[in-house]
Amino acid sequence: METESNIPPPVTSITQIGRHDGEIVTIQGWLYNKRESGKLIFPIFRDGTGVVQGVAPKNQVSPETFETLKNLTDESSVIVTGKVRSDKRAPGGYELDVINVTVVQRVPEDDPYPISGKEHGIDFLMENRHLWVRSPRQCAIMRVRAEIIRSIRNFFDERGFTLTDPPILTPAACEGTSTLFSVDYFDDEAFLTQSGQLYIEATAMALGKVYSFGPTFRAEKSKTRRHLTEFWMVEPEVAYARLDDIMELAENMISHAVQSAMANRRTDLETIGRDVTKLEHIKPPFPRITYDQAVEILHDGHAKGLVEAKFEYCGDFGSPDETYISSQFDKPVMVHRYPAKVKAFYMEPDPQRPDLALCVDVLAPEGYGEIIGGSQRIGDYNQLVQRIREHALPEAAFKWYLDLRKYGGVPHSGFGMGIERAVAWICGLEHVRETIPFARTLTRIYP
RNA sequence: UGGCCGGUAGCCAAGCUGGUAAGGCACGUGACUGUUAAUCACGCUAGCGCAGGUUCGAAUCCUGCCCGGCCAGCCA
Repeated sequence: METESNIPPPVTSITQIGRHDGEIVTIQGWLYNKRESGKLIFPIFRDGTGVVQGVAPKNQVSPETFETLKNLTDESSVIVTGKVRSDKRAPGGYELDVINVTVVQRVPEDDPYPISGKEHGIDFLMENRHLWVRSPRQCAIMRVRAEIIRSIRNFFDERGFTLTDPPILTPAACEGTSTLFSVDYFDDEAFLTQSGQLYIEATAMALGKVYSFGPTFRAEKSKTRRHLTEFWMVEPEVAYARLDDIMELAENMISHAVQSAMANRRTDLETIGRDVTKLEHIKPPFPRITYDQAVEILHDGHAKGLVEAKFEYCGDFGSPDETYISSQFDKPVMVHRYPAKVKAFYMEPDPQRPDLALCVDVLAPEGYGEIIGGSQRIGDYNQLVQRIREHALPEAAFKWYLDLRKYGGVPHSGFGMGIERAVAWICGLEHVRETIPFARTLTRIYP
């Protein structure tokens, strides 16, 4: 069957197909799946924006088209022309009466597409991640991630922040705590960054309000559902801001991201199976508790038998501790003023209680753990020198960082949010490895 | 790095008090003009992570190693 004119039918995307009801359109995509019933074939096409079922009755399509469809294998790439028809039997509301199919590349039947609709273990799926990303759930997650990133960048751009990109290759450890990946840098040793924070403190002194958005690397040998060796962080840094200012910034940023995901990617969240009622109320203000209050919560939990180990004051929280604390709230909870000795060297001490740091961790609900760590930074040159010595850090490597306190130092604060943990929480995923197209973990660097 | 669990066809998986490898999915062929995880029939595919040991005989027992998962520590 030929189309009526020489003008080729317009290419449309499957999400837009409803705008072409009754019209002949072209879809560029892949065969997602196929069902046959004798002289009737139902090819299901996907194009990256959605899925639509085609209908091809033998007596209504050309013999060539019918044969092509009958022999078509899953995930073969195809260009399909057909007439859009609304149909209440279709999940998306529309079907495509197939007129013509052009096979771009046919998947051979003796080596079929390995990922079927069900029953795959995680190892197999990760080994085939380059193909797994095509599945509807993975596509939905990638779209939600993109929306979260877009909304966060938008959030800062609209508030007068300037994006400043810190280096990824660095000469020394930023914080001196995590294990870093080392690389050969023209016969010198260099490291992959674990945080852009120290560098954006410098750009904050230039531009006032800045943020960075980029990859970071940790060579820690942790293999849990919350860890990747390569992950993305968004880090704002604000000159003249105090701890309270960035706590407010953090809750506004998180709310903005959650609300944007719900407003713009709701169907994707539903595809993923997220219970969005748990996200609807994620709006400021978030509960704020001190470290001391968090410890009380843990001691209560221990007394009730809900927390196994009795928490030792002055320690940092373990993963089960964070889960219990966050379980007491239905929004992210901001825990501030930890003992200085369990925190990073650059954190400003609380003037009221110098043993505490002016810092904040944001713990996500539903056991997703820490998604944000932030603090007010030490402003005084001599105090920072002292801290660097106490932490046995190489002083010379921090000369430039100390300069920031020598040449017009000001109070300033910032935080970092791990994108994958935030996406895992917002999507309600079991593991962060699904939040990024190609997760790098302790045990996997292929594909 | 430690504790626990696991590696059987392309995938999922039973078998693991030793006796000679279920079943399902996928794929192929045939039937079916409304299928939605379609259905029905037939067919194809493994010698059980690797190495060694015990035994008449090992997927099953023993030793060592490799790989993966979960949890913990550490962190975002």
